[in-house]
Amino acid sequence: MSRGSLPQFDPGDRPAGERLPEATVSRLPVYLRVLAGMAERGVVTVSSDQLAAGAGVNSAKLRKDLSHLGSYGIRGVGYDVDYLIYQVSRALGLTQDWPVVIVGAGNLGRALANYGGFVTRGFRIAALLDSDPAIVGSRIGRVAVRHSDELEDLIVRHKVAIGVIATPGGAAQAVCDRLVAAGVTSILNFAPVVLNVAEGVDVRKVDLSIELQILAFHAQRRSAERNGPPSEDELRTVSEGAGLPSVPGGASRLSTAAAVPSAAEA
Amino acid sequence: MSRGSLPQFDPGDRPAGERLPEATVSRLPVYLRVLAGMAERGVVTVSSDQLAAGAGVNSAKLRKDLSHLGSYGIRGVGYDVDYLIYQVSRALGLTQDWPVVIVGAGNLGRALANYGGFVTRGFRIAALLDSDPAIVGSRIGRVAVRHSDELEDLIVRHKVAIGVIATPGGAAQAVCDRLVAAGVTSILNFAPVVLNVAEGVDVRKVDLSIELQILAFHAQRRSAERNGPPSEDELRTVSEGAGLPSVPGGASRLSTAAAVPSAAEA
DNA sequence: TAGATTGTTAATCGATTAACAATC
DNA sequence: TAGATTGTTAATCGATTAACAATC
Repeated sequence: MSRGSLPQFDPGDRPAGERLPEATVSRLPVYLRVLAGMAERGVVTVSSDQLAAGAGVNSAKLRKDLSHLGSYGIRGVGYDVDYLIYQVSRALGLTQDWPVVIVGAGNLGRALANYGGFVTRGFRIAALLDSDPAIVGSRIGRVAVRHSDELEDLIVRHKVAIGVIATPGGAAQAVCDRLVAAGVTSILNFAPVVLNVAEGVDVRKVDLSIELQILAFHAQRRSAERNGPPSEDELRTVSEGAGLPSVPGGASRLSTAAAVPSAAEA
Repeated sequence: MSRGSLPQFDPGDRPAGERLPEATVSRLPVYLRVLAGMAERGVVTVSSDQLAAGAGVNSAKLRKDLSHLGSYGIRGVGYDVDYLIYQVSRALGLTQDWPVVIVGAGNLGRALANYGGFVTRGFRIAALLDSDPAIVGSRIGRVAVRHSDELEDLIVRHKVAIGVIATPGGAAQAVCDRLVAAGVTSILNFAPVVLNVAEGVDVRKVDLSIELQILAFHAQRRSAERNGPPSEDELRTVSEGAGLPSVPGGASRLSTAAAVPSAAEA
């Protein structure tokens, strides 16, 4: 790297060929969001401490994350907000436009199509699809609902690489298969099922029910800590009162289903 | 643990006081979902290999995860589906009912209120709130929209421990503060902002935009790998053609904003 | 220069996974 | 018993973080 006069642009700043750790990739969008807010408020320079506080992470972690992109800070000063926005965007691949298809124009699909954050970051809804003839042709915001028969054609014509599945669980795998067959390699799945895909296809899952269950676990742990661990007596009372299932093979095996919370999908 | 005849219920099976690893907690709901599907199809027993395949994880990881709950499998046989459903539910705190408030009855809030997965797993919508008088009083599925003025009262009366924020970004922090002040300690945030909360409050974030950006990163990396690393010439052409920002302090600093993808929130 | 802040080191922690003894 | 499968061990990998030299 040259000293003295700084180069206009030095690709060598970025560690060549080094891959970003997954944990870093998942935090970069958060940094980007905080940086965007700062840029809007006219902030020119930000220190790792400030940016880390805004993103809710440790400043050492933030510096480590950014160091994977290259050396874009200035010692004793901090980071230039605009420049860092650009570098983070570039690292994430957001300097290009990403056409996206959304499959499913139910409540969720409509919410997604109306979501402004979509367009603001290089994503563009190429199509919103549904199989219900009653809503095909209607408009959700700026987007017209197309029939899902057109899926393959639209993907090819618009060079869509990212698909969003917002269908009921039962339809998700079939939709996924069609997306992949048509050339989509990145899928965001809102349906409450585990999708099977071939090697090389990237699936991310957003699942309200799973998030709530994780929250419930922590809430339960906190309340257990507040009340202290249950005594032997409490455990016995609870296990009898609630009709806990026996271990497998025990006499009451078949009668336990009712005591188990229904875990059927909707 | 007793040998020979198995006890009806042995709390000692669960490693006492041992905390579940976070990574395990986040996978348990997935196992639960797969197990529920199997139970519905009448499957009685499942091996770690089968369950792992259904959940899309390594079977060693699955067994390790389950081992944190206790010894609920049978060597040479597998796991009893119903019994495992019960044990996983119990570990997650799903044997009790969790009343939830949803704040924001826009597109997303309505989608959430209509989401069937809510009720099927011990979660119950205690209230759906909005500040818009035009929709207060209307019904979304089975739930009536209440005015957000009632937030504190409803939380206390229904002993709500979990809050879901589905408001625009601008309102999210204020809503969060009110939820926490009223006693909510677990928050699921759909608004595209980083929430500031006191120690002891658990916030999880669901963010479409962030998920898409992570997908874009991988999509970009795959396409870069397909095309091979860019040559020196390509790098130079791209950097000039796209009008890359200079490093901070360079001559074109002020003119670079337009080249940077707009990252403003919607 | 003195003060501030980055980028990196190295220690530590937690998660993953193959392998296999235990045991049904 | 023989075959199957769990639960655990231990090696490995990746992520986190405090500390600090480099340097603006």
